Amino acid sequence: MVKETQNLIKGLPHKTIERLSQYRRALLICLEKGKEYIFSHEIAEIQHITSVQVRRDLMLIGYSGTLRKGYNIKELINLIGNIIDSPGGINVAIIGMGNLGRAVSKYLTHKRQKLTIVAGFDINSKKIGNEILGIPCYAPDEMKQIVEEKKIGIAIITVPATKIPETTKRLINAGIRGVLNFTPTPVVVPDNIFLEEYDMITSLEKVAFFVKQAMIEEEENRM
Amino acid sequence: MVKETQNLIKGLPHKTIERLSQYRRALLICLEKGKEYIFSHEIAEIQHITSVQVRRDLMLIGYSGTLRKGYNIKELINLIGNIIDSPGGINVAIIGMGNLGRAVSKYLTHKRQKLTIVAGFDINSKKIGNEILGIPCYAPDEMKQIVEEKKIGIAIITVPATKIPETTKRLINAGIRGVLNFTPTPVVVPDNIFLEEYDMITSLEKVAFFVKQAMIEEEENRM
DNA sequence: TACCATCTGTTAAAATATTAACAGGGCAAA
DNA sequence: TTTGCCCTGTTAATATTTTAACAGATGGTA
Ligand SMILES: NC(=O)c1ccc[n+]([C@@H]2O[C@H](COP(=O)([O-])OP(=O)(O)OC[C@H]3O[C@@H](n4cnc5c(N)ncnc54)[C@H](O)[C@@H]3O)[C@@H](O)[C@H]2O)c1
Ligand SMILES: NC(=O)c1ccc[n+]([C@@H]2O[C@H](COP(=O)([O-])OP(=O)(O)OC[C@H]3O[C@@H](n4cnc5c(N)ncnc54)[C@H](O)[C@@H]3O)[C@@H](O)[C@H]2O)c1
Repeated sequence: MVKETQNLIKGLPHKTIERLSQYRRALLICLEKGKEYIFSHEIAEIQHITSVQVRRDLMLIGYSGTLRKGYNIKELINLIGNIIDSPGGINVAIIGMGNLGRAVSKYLTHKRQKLTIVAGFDINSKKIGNEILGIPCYAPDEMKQIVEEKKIGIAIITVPATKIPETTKRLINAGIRGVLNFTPTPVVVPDNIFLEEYDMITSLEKVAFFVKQAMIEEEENRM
Repeated sequence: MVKETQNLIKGLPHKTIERLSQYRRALLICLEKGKEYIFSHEIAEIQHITSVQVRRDLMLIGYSGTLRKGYNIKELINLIGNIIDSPGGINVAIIGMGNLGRAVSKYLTHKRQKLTIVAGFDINSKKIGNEILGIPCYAPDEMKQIVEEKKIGIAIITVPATKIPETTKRLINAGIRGVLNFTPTPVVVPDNIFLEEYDMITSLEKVAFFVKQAMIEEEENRM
């Protein structure tokens, strides 16, 4: 990729990155259906956002559509791939092959060519040394070695919350580059490791709050 | 709750709501450890944010701490509860008791007093009529009836992506108030239903993007 | 007592993110 | 070929969110 393009990409807003990932998924589905071109307002409708936002995002990545025809789906998919994906792909490990870890493994396997789950880690001796859902499983102590050997760049954390400190320590020591934490306990990593945390209960409580508010407002309007 | 407080709460930013949920969880852990008061900078550190942000959020909900002592943990937990929780609680249903649906069920059960999973829905005839992880399981066609009977307010969607249209239709018809969608396919619901969508692949691709960027920058710095 | 360090609460400023507004181009129908 | 419509691309305006700055209060300390 040319230097200029790389400069464009560098300052991309986090929100735009998230939306690009979502655009791509929507586009892949459209492509499968045999669609060749798509309008910004069509993408917008799928994603519940405005067409302006779509056009703005695409402007930011320097992609131009064809007037009156819209955007070439295949081209756009490739461009988003150039931005998000690493050319050689990135290998991923799941830390904690419990209920969530297994569900995630199953879900992610073969979903994205450029992201491959190549290892799981667990303390359960029945799991260590065996494959779970086709993924070889290792002991946490082997982490540094396996991460290096298999060139693992990203870890998804699904261990019990109490195991976060030791798990974090091992991941840092192993030289991991990015972490996605599904545990409700925030993890602490140095700046050079990219960290994304997601907590289901926060989402659920957010929904609960707005449902409550809607009910209160209805109540008020009735009076 | 007095009208005045309700007005304060009404315009609370989405981001503040999310953080309040997270503060509460952190506070509950502190309380368990026997801590009575906490400083804004302590909360901030746990959540990887700044203490200003914490104080600002607490200002928005009208809570005042004690100078030099910080915030009373028990009081704050209760206040956040008043804001987020509905007095009578809200019942929740899981739509699609597969890998993710079961993992979520297990995770959420007994995590929050005010949010109770009271039903699961699935098309698998082996599941219908039985309990899964203590949760009674019903056929999708029974949704309207069960939602009314059990006063279910929120649905968590974990069905295969292809089943989103029919599932959405049933949920709307059943009079659901809030939806948390874990499927990668965006759902379409009327405005009066609060919708939150979370997509794991987006999170993972976001991590992948920033890991890639960090590697490119390292590369550049070496030159 | 006077001073210092520390923490809260709030206002002001800055940074991000979204939306509005509109110029410009191309196709199609009249 | 002219008019109108419907797209894109971009700049300007607005809204939201975060951060900075600082006044005020309290308690410890010299
Ligand atoms: N289940 C869910 O849907 C869900 C949702 C959101 C968050 N979470 C969080 O994800 C985590 C896992 O949840 P779960 O339901 O899969 O629990 P689980 O008990 O089924 O799985 C945890 C797994 O981690 C393994 N483990 C324990 N210590 C370890 C260590 N030090 N290193 C590596 N592996 C270790 C255990 O052997 C087990 O297999 C929890 O922190 C939970 O809060 C779960
Ligand atoms: N597994 C994960 O970790 C994960 C992560 C993120 C998102 N997702 C998404 O969650 C969804 C479920 O994933 P999964 O791994 O649990 O799949 P799964 O196949 O294990 O579970 C799906 C369940 O839904 C049931 N079902 C099918 N049609 C239904 C209908 N019309 N009404 C009610 N139930 C119905 C099926 O019988 C099955 O039990 C998928 O859309 C997937 O994309 C999964």
